[in-house]
Amino acid sequence: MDLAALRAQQQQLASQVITEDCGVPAEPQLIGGADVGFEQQGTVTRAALVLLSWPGLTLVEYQVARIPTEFPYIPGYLSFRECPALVAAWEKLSRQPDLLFVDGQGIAHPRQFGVASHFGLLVDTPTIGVAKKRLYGTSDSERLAHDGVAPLLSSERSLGWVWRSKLRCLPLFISPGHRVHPDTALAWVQRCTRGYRLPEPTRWADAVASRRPAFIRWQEKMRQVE
DNA sequence: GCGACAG
DNA sequence: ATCTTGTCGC
Repeated sequence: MDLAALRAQQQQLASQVITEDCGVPAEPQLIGGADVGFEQQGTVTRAALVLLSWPGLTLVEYQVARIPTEFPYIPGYLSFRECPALVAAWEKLSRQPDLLFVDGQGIAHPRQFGVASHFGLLVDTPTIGVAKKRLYGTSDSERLAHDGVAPLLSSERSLGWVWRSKLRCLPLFISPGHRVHPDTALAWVQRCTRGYRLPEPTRWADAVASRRPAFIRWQEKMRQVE
């Protein structure tokens, strides 16, 4: 693979990313979550897309896509590894979310083009990046300790937020993916967090992608309703 | 040259 | 990301 070419591609696509609210409804019908997991020493990529109701935030639909992994993990180039599987899962959905949470960075990226921005652009949907670790940008640790939230900054611009979503837990790194303003991104992540470190759309996407017990139980419960 | 480094 | 044992706090 040619990383220089991919870098140029990121820079070109990043210029199309919108970081103002564009089509984000005040009261969405559905909020989505997206996450990826791997199987068999990483030879298979498994992407999960979930749809949650609003404001109840209950799981109403999920779709999973499994495809061969064709790209290695390289920090800064995650979207090239994950987007193909995410698009495949997206195409299986019976309907689309009004707002989508993606596991990873949005514009908090060396070229302002993390996986949440890349996927948001591909499906032309408002997306928010919710990452568990920092990739790019700096924040004031004292302000985080004092307020529980601090801006995530680069020398050029505001990238998003570092937010301690739960006491005695490591903070989340929240940034706009596409068609969402930084303030709106933080507000929706906060509104969708219900007592756990991760917001519900991300928790469910992770549960499905990694086949957590919570998801297995949900499947069993639904099997009886059928 | 050295450290940092989403998932 | 994934694997895996023990430990800690609510």
